[in-house]
Amino acid sequence: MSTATAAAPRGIRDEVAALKRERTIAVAVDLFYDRGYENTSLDAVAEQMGVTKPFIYAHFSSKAELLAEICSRGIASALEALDSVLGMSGSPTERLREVGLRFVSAVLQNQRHIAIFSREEKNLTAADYTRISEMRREFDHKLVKLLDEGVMAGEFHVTDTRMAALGIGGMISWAYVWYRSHGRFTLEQTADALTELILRMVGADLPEQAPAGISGKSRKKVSKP
Amino acid sequence: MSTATAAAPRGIRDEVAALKRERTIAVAVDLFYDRGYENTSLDAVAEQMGVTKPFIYAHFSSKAELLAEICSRGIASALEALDSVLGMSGSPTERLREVGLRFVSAVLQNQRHIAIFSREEKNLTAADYTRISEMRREFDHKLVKLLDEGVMAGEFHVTDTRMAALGIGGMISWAYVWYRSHGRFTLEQTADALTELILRMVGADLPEQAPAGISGKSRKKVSKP
DNA sequence: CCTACCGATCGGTAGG
DNA sequence: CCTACCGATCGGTAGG
Repeated sequence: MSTATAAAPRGIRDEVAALKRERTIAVAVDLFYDRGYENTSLDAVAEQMGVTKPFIYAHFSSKAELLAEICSRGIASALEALDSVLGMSGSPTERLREVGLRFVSAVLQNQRHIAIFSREEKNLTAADYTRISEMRREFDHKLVKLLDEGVMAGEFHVTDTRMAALGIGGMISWAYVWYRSHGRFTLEQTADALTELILRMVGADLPEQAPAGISGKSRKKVSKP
Repeated sequence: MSTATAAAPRGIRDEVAALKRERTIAVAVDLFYDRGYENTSLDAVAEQMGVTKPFIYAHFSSKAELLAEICSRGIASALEALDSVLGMSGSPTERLREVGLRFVSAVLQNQRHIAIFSREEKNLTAADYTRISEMRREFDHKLVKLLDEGVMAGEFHVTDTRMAALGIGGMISWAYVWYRSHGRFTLEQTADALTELILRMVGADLPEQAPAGISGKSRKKVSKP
């Protein structure tokens, strides 16, 4: 379920330890998401796993470390989605479309992690908060750079690319608030629809939606390296 | 500072009580925003005001009621911004522009209230949560309706107005995360820029930004009732 | 990694 | 509306 970002464990001992960590995180994600971080005791997390609190402390130094791991994964998934596209070839429009699709997917697949980070940032240690916020800033900077490329290439028309990046990031991030996996939109429909809104926001050519009189460029598929 | 939504007090006694409530709320907003709801004791709120805890309990039945009042005001301000425009005359484009400007202003002026609601919803009582969520739903419904009007009038071009409303709502709501009153954008610049993004998202004609070949409609000022 | 516990915090209230 | 307090919760750990 969760995206493991830790280095691959070497022996059986490490594998077991990693498994226990993963399982603890998975249970904590559910409980923190449903009840909130402060309303969830580590006793409750342990009980849900059929163990006791010292089991958790064998793998995490504190409750705040568990929270930091969850928050990190949420942001990391979005950053990885962005990074995975930036190395591709393709026009800025094509790459921004791909970023939209993957970014939305990352947010929706890690909905609970993202929600927990948004809600619980005040419960992170100062060091963890700084580190994770840095990832958020990195995301914004890279997105601004892509938008700048599009403007340079004459494909995007935006007054301020920093503002547009904040707008895009916000629109997509906010999806954690309202998206329901069994709701009226599937993940794919949501990704497609929000991506269309992103492209339109930056004034990219949208052949399928353009009013008569604008000639859209031909739409090449992004080549993946 | 805060927008009073309570009925006007009649006598001096009620006025004093209202003042104490307002002052308590103002202090709580600051502390809840900076440290988080659960990390802020009512002793701390009282201390900040130079009183003791029973002072607060004389005006609020519980800590959760104080939280509910703060959250309500955040959402109410956004809803009022929307409602204030819906009664106006003017084209859907003109009204959506006005909604954008006022909605952004409401979010930024109530940044801390909105942040607190976003973060602390798990600490609201079930009844308060339901009531406040209802306001959020009402906001979405009314925005969808405005977008539908625009589509009907041929001014907006969106595939799904519900999705577009969620996108707009998210983009603007998220501004509470990144906006800084002494940052690189003033409130007015932010409102103008985000409103431009909204209009572009729905495919409204934007004379000042339109590529050659599209003829923008003449831009009439919205008349206020 | 379990049992058992400590120490601190804090929402809420009795009594005046 | 203050002083003083209670009762419950819970993060973290000692000891085995």
